[in-house]
Amino acid sequence: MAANSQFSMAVHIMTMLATAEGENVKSECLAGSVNTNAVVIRRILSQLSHADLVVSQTGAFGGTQLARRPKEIRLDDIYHAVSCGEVFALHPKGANQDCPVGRSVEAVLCNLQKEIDRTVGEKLSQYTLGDVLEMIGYARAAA
Amino acid sequence: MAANSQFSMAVHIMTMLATAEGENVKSECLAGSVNTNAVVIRRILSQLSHADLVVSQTGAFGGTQLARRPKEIRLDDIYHAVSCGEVFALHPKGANQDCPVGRSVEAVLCNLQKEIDRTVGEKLSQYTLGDVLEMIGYARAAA
DNA sequence: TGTATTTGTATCAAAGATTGTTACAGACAA
DNA sequence: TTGTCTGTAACAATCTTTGATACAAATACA
Repeated sequence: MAANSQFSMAVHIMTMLATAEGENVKSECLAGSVNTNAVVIRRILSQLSHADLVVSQTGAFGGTQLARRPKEIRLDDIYHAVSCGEVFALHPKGANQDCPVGRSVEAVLCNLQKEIDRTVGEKLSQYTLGDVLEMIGYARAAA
Repeated sequence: MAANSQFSMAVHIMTMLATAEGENVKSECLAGSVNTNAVVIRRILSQLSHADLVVSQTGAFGGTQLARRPKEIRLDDIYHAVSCGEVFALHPKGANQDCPVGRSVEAVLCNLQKEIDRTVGEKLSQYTLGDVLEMIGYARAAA
């Protein structure tokens, strides 16, 4: 499988939209910058749209723009819009419940998973799309 | 693909080994607790062994035990032994280098990836296998 | 109203990852 | 020498992700 790069693509897309403030951007245009197919872009835009991060319009002269200002969009908003937010998975079949250690470890791992996922979310929440714009030198639009 | 649960299995395995301090534990025994095939266990043990976290012996009465005390094994040691340590992937094809935004975003994402991965490692480094033993009620062996 | 454009989604193929299995050589204890 | 156990190769099954084609629905404009 290809490793999951939806968060990377989503941040890329959101940054492109931020630099085109107020304009409708077409999925073909975004696909050109991200270097992928327009449908892949539209799939991610669909998730971002359900998370109320972008607004799309169908039809001629349609396209997508940000739903709010770059400074009001945190990176964890984007992360949770396109990812299940799990850094590692629990064993899908579960531990042998007849083994006392297995049972207990399973519970510990479940708590640990939540803590790690929360940590990642908190770290990402320290940055907004506005910060990303500043990093790439679009300080004006970040305001 | 099945989601990657190697870290979960590795912690489970290491905890089992810790509760059998000083004894050789067979992969079949570990497989019984983790609820999977013995070869899957041996594959993970192989990675843990290369990271000097466990020591295995072949032959009759062979098996595996911890290479050091539970309190001297941090969870990030285990994490890095069995995982590439990347919470999210960069876009494998890379951005379109003709697009200035794409080029810049790529660099920002690369730095962000490193920061997030470092954050996860630091969080995991706050716990040792000894802490896990305490959580499941094996306080004695954690010493 | 009619046409061109664009999204949203279904569907399918291709590539890759993970897990589960079987098989077997090599190491080791008795 | 025999039996046991690890280490690893090889393969199938399953699932994910990405990429690609197709088309209905929505929309702007003439």
